[in-house]
Amino acid sequence: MNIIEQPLKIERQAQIRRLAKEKRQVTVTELSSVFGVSEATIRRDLEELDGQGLQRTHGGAVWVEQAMKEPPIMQRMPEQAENKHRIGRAAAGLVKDGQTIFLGSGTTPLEIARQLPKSLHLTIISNSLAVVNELADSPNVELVVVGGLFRHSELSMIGHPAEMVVREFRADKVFLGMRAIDIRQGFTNDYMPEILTDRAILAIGSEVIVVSDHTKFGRVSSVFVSPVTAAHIIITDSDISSEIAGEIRELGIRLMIV
Amino acid sequence: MNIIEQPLKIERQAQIRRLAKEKRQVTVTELSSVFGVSEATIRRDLEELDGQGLQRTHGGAVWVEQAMKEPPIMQRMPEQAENKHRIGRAAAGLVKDGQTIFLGSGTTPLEIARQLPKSLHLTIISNSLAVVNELADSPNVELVVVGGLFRHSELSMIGHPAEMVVREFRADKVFLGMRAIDIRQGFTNDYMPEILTDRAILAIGSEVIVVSDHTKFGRVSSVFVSPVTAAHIIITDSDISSEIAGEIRELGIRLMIV
DNA sequence: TAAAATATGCTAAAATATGATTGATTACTC
DNA sequence: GAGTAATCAATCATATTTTAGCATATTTTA
Repeated sequence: MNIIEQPLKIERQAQIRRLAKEKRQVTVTELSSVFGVSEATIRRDLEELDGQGLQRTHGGAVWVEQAMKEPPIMQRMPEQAENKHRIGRAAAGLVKDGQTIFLGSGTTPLEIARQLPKSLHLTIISNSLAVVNELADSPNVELVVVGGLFRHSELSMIGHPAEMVVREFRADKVFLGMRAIDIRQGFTNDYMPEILTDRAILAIGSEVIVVSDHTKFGRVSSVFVSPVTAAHIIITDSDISSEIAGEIRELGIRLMIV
Repeated sequence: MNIIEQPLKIERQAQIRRLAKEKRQVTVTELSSVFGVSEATIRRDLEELDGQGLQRTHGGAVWVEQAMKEPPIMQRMPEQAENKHRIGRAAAGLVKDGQTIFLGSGTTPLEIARQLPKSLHLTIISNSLAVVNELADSPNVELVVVGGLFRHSELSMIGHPAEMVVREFRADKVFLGMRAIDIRQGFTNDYMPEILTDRAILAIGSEVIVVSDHTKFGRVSSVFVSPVTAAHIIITDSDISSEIAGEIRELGIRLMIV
């Protein structure tokens, strides 16, 4: 008979998932001591949870997005992960309770979605399937999905239906990732059908915040989206060259380096 | 005859829910001693309460509602699973290569999405997040996401942005699940904001196919969507009463029983 | 009032959850 | 790349929990 009230199996597994999601990875030893059960039990738990967001590894398990196969956007997640994480946190810190914000497609806006405090009451508009999935179970979030043609590689919705929907809304803050940023050539993209959507998005924000790690600067891609001055704030990581940083600030754009 | 005043079954179950909500988890042993009834009775109670905020587990039950672990639509998946599976397969069989089809929200349309042959080249329009996730990695599918206000409980997009997008398209076949179907009262729904979306969807299909298991027939909900004759085909399972089946066929609707 | 349905308790067999042990596998270190 | 420590899967043992069937009591229905 149990003197101490132990969590039931299901509850323990739920907590393991929560822990894993939070910490990104968990070890068998650690979980065993946290829950006061044998390592064998933890192994069996992890085995059952395998595939439900968790992936079993030697010694423990890691949290993987329960998304689908491997769209390119998901493959890109690990690149610059640490920098994106910090950029996302800084961006999330700009969001105030009650605001309406737009989160674009790409890995960095997804990182923002993950780091928004659950307690904030927000209206969030997004054309990214990954963002929508991330926020689908957030009770305090009024979620507006921008429809349109689905782009498999980016898990994003684009095209004229997307633009129609976007134009129906206004956002206090618009967070967009950009693929290539150059002072003279502006923001550029490599996929033409997307730029009209991007422009429509830029137009609905009172404040436009571009989030991109340092590797995107000084690069030019094939299709022009907008001049750099369309952004009010740019958030990037500390590996950006001081030269480029200076030029951006000279344009009157607030540059946040995290 | 009871000397001691015991709570009636219903009251006891209500108290069990309250306790579970408060304590997050309850055990069979504990409840048995609290209420002074046998463990068998508690087990039967928990079995009945399973799914009503409580989740049964070995040794007791845990409270899940507030955690919103799975949206109601996902909790509904196991109901009538076998029938839905057969209905989904029959519906998928109607789809021809090259067609444009619309898949609505609900568990049965999701089942259709799962059973569509991967080899078909299709354009699929949907306002269901579950369907979109299911098809996100299908290379042969041109996927159109209907945006709009996100409804957490159904994982669906509704509202005027959804209608705007829907009206931009035409579909060879529209597959919709219906919550309540009655010959005289027509298709009815219990959520008002959704019916305008449903009507817009009905309007874009050359052929409207309603997929619902037998439990939905002879039921009337609070908001009128459309007359039953809006459907060209209705697919249901063999547990439908022959009386209702006859009435539907008299209306000139093709009824497929699987 | 009698019959049917429902609720409850009991028991024994079956299923489940867990912990311990052991030889095999994997990762790490020098 | 060999040696070592950590981790694992598989198996068994044990305790708890569940299921299923049946008996009894209570309530509802006809």
